Amino acid sequence: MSYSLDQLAPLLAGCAQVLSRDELKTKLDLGRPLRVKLGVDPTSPDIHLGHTVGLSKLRQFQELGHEAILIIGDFTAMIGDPSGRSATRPHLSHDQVMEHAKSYQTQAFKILDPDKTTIRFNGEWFEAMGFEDVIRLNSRVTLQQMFQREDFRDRMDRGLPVRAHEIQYPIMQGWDSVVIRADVELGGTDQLFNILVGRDLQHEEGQHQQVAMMLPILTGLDGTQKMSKSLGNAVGVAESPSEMFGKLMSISDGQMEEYYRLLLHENLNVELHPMEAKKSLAERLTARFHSAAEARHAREEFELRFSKRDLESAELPAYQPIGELPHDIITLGVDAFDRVLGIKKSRGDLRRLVEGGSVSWRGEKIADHKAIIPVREGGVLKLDRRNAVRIG
RNA sequence: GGGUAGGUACCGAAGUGGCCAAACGGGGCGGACUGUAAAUCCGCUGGCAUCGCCUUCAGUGGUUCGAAUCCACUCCUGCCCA
Repeated sequence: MSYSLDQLAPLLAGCAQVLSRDELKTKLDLGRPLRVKLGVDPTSPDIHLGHTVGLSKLRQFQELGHEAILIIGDFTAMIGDPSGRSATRPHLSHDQVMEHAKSYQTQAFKILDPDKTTIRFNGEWFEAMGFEDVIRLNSRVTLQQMFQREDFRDRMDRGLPVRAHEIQYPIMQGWDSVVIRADVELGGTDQLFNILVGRDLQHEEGQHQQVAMMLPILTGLDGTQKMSKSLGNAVGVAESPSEMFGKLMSISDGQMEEYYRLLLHENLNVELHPMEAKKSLAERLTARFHSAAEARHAREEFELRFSKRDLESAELPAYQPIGELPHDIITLGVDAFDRVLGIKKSRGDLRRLVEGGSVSWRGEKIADHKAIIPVREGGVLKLDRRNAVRIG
C-alpha cells in the first residue's frame, strides 16, 4: 500500500522548507509508520503558541498513523540551543530542567495524543556517555562545518564570544536522531542547521538520513522577535482564557495573517473588519486550549471591560486590603499588585502610574499620589492599562 | 605566553575629578487618540522619602574635601601575534 498519495500533500502543507520532498515521498512509500522526531528543550516551564506549530505537525503525522517521538531535551536544555541567539545562553540546573520537563509534558499533551506519543529524555543517553565517547562523537564533525552556521559566524564577526560548549549543541541534537533512528525531524526554520547535522551523523552511522521538515517560526506579541517566554512576548498554552484572549487581541493587524496561517491553518479573511478577525482568531485559539464556552466568555468579558470600559460590571480579581495597612493609594496599589496580581511594583512605579493618570477609584481618576482610598466603601480600583481589582 | 582595545542603567552608547542617578537613541511603561491594532503627540523609565537621603558605572583596596572618571591589584571579553 502507498501512504504517499494521500499523505504527502497534507504533510507538506504549512512547511517552510523540506529536505527533501522526494525523500519524504520515498519514505512514505515504504508503507510503514515513520519515526517522526520533534525536540523541545525545557528551558522554561511553559509551552507557548510558537511550540504548537511543530506540535500540530507532529500530531498530524500521528493521526496518519506514524510514530510521534517527542524528545525532551533535559540534557541539551542545560547547554541551551544557541540557534538564533546573539548571546550565550545561561546554564540551567538539572533540577530546574526536570521541573520544567514535567509541565512541558502535560502541556504538550494539549496537542498530542498521549496514547500515541513516545517521550524520550535525551539525558537517557547523554548521561551515560563518557568523555571518550564525547571526543569520538566530536571527531565526526569539523569546525568548518560548525562555523557555517550563521549565528556563530555572525557573533564571530561582531566580536562576540562563541563558547566551545555551544557547538556541542547541534551535535547532540543530531545524535538524538541517531539514537532514535528518526525518519523525519520537525523543527523551526532556525533548526535547519541542527537537523542537517543529524543527517550527517546518521549517514556516518550507516543509517538512512532523516528528512528535515522546517516549519515557519511564529512571531511573538512584540511583532518582531520569535515567540519566546524569555523575551516576554509569548502566549502560553496553559494561560487562562482571559489572558490568552487579551494577549491575542494585542497583536498588530499586520501579524494576523501569520497567526491565521500558522495556528489556524487558513487564510485571513480580508473582507472582515480587522478587529472582528482578531476577535475571531482570539476566540478560536482560546477555545482550542480551553472550551468553546470559556472562550466565548473570555470574549464577552473582554468586550465589557476593554471595549465598553465598564469596569464596574466586569469580572475583576477581588482584593482585600489587610486591616492595618495604610489606605493611601501607593501602599494599596503596591499591595494589590503583589498579592492579587503577582506583580512586584515599587512605590516609585505606583507613583508614576498615578502621576501618569492611569489610576482610578470608582471611575474617578486619582491625581494625587497621597490620596487616601476609603476602602470600606468598596469599589473598583483601576491600576494600569490592563489591571484592576475590586475591593469589598 | 606577548601586544592591544574594552567592561557604564533592560539594550546600544556618551561621559574621563565636583554642574552625574549619570547625555542621547532603542526598548519598556503610562496618558491622549483608538479596535488592548497601526501611526502620531505628551509624560515617565534605580530605591525610599515633603526641597532630601540611600544604593549604582566589572570587583577589591587606595589617593582626594570630593571618583563612573586618578592609582594598584583582581576578574571577564574582543582583536592581533605566538
